[in-house]
Amino acid sequence: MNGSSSNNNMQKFKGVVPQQNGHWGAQIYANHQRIWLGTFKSEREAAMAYDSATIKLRSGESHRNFPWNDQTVQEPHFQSHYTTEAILSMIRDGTYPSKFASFLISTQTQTLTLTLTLNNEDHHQEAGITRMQNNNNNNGDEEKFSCTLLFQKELTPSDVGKLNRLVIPKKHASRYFPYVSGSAEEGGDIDDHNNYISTENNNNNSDTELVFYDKLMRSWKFRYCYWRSSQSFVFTRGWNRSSSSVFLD
DNA sequence: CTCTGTGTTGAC
DNA sequence: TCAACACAGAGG
Repeated sequence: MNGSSSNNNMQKFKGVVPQQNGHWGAQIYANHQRIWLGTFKSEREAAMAYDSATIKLRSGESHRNFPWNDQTVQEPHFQSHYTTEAILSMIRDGTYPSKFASFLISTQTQTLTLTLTLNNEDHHQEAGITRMQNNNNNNGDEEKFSCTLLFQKELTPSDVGKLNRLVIPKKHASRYFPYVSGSAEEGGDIDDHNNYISTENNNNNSDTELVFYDKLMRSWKFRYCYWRSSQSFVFTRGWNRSSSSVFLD
C-alpha cells in the first residue's frame, strides 16, 4: 500500500551499481572523486570490494555492507602492509580475496574448509573437510600453503533433510575435531585440537562451535557435539543453513 | 563485437 | 557523497 521500496529481492549494497550485462560494478567516493573498483559477477563480490576499499580510503568508520566478522576485523591490519594504490590494484585485478585469505591463514595456525559438492552425474552429494595450513618455510617471502583433504562423506538423505544435522563418521570426528564428552576414545592423539580459528570452547567439552570458511571468506559456524542416543558425532546448529545453500568451493 | 568504466546529472 | 543513466571507447 504505502510507497515503501517495493523492489523485490533487490538488496541494495553501498557502492554497488548494476551493469548492462548483469554484472555489478563497485565504486567508492573519496575527496570529491569517484574511484572505480572494478566489475564483478555477483552483487556480493562487489559489495565486499567496497568494504575492503573503504578501510583504506576512510580513516574513520564508515557504514559497511557487511558487519565485521572474524575475518574482516583483521582486514585493517592486513591492509596496513600496503599502500592505498596497492590495495586498489589488488581489488581491481581480483587478487585481493586470495591475498587476504593467505594473510589470514599465515597469521592463524590453520583453517578448516568445508566443501559441499554437487555431483550431477549420479545425483550424489558429498561433504568434505579440507585443512589448509601454512608451511613454515624460512626461505623467501613467498609463503606456501598445503591443502589437505582430511575426509569426505557421501551425504545421506537425512543429512540433507529436515533433521538439521550432519553425522560425522566417528573415525574422522575423533581424529580431526576437538574432544567432546562422549568420545570415550581419549587415548587417540588429537594433536590438532584447539587449533581451529575462532573455536569457542566451553570449560566442559560437551559441545563446541566450529567455524569454517568458504572461498569468499564467509564464515559457516556449526555446533559440534555428541549425541548419546544415536552414538554419533554431529553438526547441529547451522547445518540446515548449509544444506540448503551452495558452497562456493 | 562485448563490456568496462567514465561523463554527467540530480537526489540527499 | 551517492546512485542512475547513457554511451565513448577500451579491449578481445
